[in-house]
Amino acid sequence: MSYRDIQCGLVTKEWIGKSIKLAGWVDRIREVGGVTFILLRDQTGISQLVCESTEMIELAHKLHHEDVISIDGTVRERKQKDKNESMETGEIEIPVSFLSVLNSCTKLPFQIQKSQEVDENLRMKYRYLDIRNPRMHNNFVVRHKLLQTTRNYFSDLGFLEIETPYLGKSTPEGARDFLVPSRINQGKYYALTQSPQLYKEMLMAGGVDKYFQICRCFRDEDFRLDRQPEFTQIDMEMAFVDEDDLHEVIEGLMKKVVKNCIGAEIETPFSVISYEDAMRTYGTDKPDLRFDLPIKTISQMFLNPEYKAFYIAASDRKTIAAINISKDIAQYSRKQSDQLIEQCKMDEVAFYFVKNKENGIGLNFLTQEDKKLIADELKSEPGDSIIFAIGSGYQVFEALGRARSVVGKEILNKNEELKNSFRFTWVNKFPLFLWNEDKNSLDSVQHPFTLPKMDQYIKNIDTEPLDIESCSSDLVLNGFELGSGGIRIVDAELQKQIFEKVGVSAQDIDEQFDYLFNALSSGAPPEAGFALGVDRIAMLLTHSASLRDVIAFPKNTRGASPLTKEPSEITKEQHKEVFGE
RNA sequence: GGGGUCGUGGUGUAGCGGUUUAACACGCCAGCCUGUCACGCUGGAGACCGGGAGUUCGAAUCUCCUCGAUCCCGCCA
Repeated sequence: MSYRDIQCGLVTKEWIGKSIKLAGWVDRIREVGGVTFILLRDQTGISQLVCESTEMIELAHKLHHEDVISIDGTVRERKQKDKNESMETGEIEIPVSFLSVLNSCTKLPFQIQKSQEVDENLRMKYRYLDIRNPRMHNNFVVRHKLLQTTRNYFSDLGFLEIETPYLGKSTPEGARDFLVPSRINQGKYYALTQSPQLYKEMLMAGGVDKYFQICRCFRDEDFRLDRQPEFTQIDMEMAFVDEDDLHEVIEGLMKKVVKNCIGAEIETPFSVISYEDAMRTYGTDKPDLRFDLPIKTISQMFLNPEYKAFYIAASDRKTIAAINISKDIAQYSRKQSDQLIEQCKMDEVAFYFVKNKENGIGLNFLTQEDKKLIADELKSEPGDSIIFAIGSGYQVFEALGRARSVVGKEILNKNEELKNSFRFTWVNKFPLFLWNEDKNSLDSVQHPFTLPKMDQYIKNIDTEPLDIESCSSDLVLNGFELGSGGIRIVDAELQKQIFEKVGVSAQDIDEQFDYLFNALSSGAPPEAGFALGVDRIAMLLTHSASLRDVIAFPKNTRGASPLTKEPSEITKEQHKEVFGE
């Protein structure tokens, strides 16, 4: 005996007149008097059951929400006036001739239909209930399609899916490792892999031409709405290719993914912006290009000694930049502008929030001519608001970039179509290094296996290392970094030099990475690769507010699961077994 | 490590100008209703207001501490 002939969401007109069994969860019960409607739900959707006989109405009366029931009935077309156009199965209904409760639901901590509004920790504690919400189901459907599309895409292009270890080795660079003690080798530890980076380089050295993997990665850092302790990457690497080949493959993937997951078309190739332009124009290396709202550098317009503080700043190699907020987007009271500034503030950046009035920009020390010049440069109209910021380096831009994203959210909230659009962009020409004040040494901007632009490297490595760019790029979508990658170093000597430059000790270089140097100097081919965050892609495709909504069993911001209650203490015996004491 | 916000029946919120039977919506329970579709109507149960201390005649409300959640910076691809 089977429980059902078809799933609830799939009972359409073709089934009219057929006698069927259905099974699912009681979503809603409507007792109208003399007739009772039951909405029966499963993963595919909802069908309306009708109880008309006294016997069935009495049975239905005893049901609770989320009881699991099975029914028999003959599908019939609804009367014209009773059809429900907003329902997939709204043309039919199923009068119930037999009803049995397979399992009952006696207590619900929250309503399934409203689970999205419930405190997230409660949702996580009762994750199995949260997952019953169709919205969550859809998220998993989209995620499934994303993974399927990825596998098919790479497989069709001749990539091999190869798994690499999760139990790996702790290394000195990168994020903090999750450590796993080894029972057999007491006092020694595995590290859960932060990424398969080095393994895939070994695969290339092993003559694997094209590799990909959908792979879990682990990082023991602080968590955010777009960061989980374990997350999934689409990892890939190719031999004998350059950056253009790489971009083409990734663009092709994203095009298919968006198409297959949500049926939308995106334009390729994606736009490209340099790191420096992104920072100067948007104040971030992951700009949201769904809205424009550019930052303009206008230091040169204040080179007039009359302009006091602004003049001093401009002539002291500080940057004066500004962003114009059209009156059509928002008009700010004093309180609101203070709040906005508060959200943007950074150490050592000064802000001036001024209105552009009929008589010009509200910086009264400016000459009328300069007011006009600046307004023109900012494309500012009377009634608009302008935020000026003064500071050093990229800080000014970052501060204004925060203002830009706050204001941008307003724009998006007013325009649903814009909000749901997808604006991909590449960000390239990243610096190879940045200066780490705390360590008093250089750090890799991406990771230390990234190839520098060699002409710049040779010229500047000993004098201006911060001027060297790397052969790498990020893929950015709607203000989120989806992934990054580029060309790898395959010259063992160069790799050693880079390690030295970023402060990895000579001893660590020899001990931790000897296998890498051996592999590189054993005929490793030129190679490039990329890694994409599955969770973030799924989050954006489903317009979810958080990564947690596209992960079946996520952790909270403390890295804990309210459902299964890890992390947990271990027994004395377990402790003794792995630590000896 | 730092900063912001929040914590009130099962859920989501209001109350926070100090004295209330602590309110509302949804849910739950009982009843009514012959075509609902977020059904409707009537009635009922259910909260010592995260925890602790303090101020006060009197605290959900004010102060301090603490715990938890969440967002951001740091950190992290």
